[in-house]
Amino acid sequence: VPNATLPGTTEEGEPQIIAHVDIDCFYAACERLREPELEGEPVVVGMGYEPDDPGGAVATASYEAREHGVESAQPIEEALEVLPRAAEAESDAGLGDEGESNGVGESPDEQPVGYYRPVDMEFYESVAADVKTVLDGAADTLREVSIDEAYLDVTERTTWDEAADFAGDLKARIADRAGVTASVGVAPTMSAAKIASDHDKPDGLVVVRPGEVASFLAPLDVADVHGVGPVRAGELRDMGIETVADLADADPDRLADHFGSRGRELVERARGDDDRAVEPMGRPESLSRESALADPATGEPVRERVQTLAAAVADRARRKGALYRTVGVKVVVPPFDINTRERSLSGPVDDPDLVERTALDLLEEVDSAPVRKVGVRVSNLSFTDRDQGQLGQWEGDATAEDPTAGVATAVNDSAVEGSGPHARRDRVGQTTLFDFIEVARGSD
DNA sequence: TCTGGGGTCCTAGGACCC
DNA sequence: TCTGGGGTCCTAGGACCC
Repeated sequence: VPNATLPGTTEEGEPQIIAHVDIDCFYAACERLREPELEGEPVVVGMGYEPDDPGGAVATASYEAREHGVESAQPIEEALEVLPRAAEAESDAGLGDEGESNGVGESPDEQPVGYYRPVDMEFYESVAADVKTVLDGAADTLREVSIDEAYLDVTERTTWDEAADFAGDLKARIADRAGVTASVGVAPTMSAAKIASDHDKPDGLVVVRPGEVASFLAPLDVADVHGVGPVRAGELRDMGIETVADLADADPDRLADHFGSRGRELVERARGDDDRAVEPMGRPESLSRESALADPATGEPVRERVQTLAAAVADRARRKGALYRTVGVKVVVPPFDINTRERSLSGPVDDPDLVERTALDLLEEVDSAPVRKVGVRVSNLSFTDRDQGQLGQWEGDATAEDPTAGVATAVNDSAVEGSGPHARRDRVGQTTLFDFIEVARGSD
């Protein structure tokens, strides 16, 4: 059934104006904030620099580093092959010295070098907080997708004629306040705005007006569509679908055969059909911690790691005020076999010991060759408020149809094995009853 | 391409309920 | 009891995203 209206219209039929903001090379940009000398130099921010954290991969590479073949998610070792570490012990000679620049392409005979830095989330979060301040002030509704990316509903804040100025102003304010550059896409749908922000990176500014969505998308590669990764891109190509226009022309049923419900969605996105409204991120569905072992291992070292991760994930849940009803483990066996096991408990709990016991138990179930990496996860979360005046037990399941049902459930659960003693323990909550009800509604 | 850590959503079979 | 239909929850795995 053809849609008579333009994509991304509000209930009143007005096109939404959605901005997608994506900070350029966020981690690397943050490092340059503290080390301005790194401006213009290849910067690689990698995980796995701590002595106990082996291997490591590139989290963010600056554009200068990318020019030398360093890619996101690449093993640090590989990155070092194409871009050796700068000799920073004597870095006075390399940095800021007029004659001897390490700048890209300036001296082809010279071996280019990169500046490698470990991830420092705390610092990046402080920068992200500055960005958020700007975004908060610019949007009717803000959806923060990740530390460096957000959607803004700016329908009431600007017009299509002023959208480019608005976006430019937004970029300027972000640079002013946080010291980083952003790429911004403005479009009548979330999916088009996302692609638009990516279209002219870095420091991009692309506005796609309501009538232009289809023509903007048409020539792009299918891989540019959110939700098309390497696997689906390959399958689409096998089907003769290479551009977004091809995808838009495809038979939705055919794609549904291949990709399930996602297939239909992809065709809609390719056609510019996307009526999602910008909504703030909800509460997390799961929390996890995982880490790689120095060398593939079995037995006690693996169990010890699982214990550490279990404690960490339980701690994370407690700090977020989350109760969990399901505990799971993940075991990665080289080359890249991922095994997961999970077990649901009889009621939502905050119980680090139980997380550990369950995780170790599940670990036993995965009889395995030496493992490269392990993870512990809690899910089936419910968020509670420790209001001592309220029987002290707001551990009701927030997914219950009736917000009040959770309370009764929790009481009943106390009679069930595995829950009672734990469900009532030390709670640290952050949410209110009002939030609790909202969650219950939102989960429908 | 064979790599880190933290997430989301979808699928599909089985158990179980009415 | 051997045959219908509808629904939910649980679990394992997969693709994808940043």
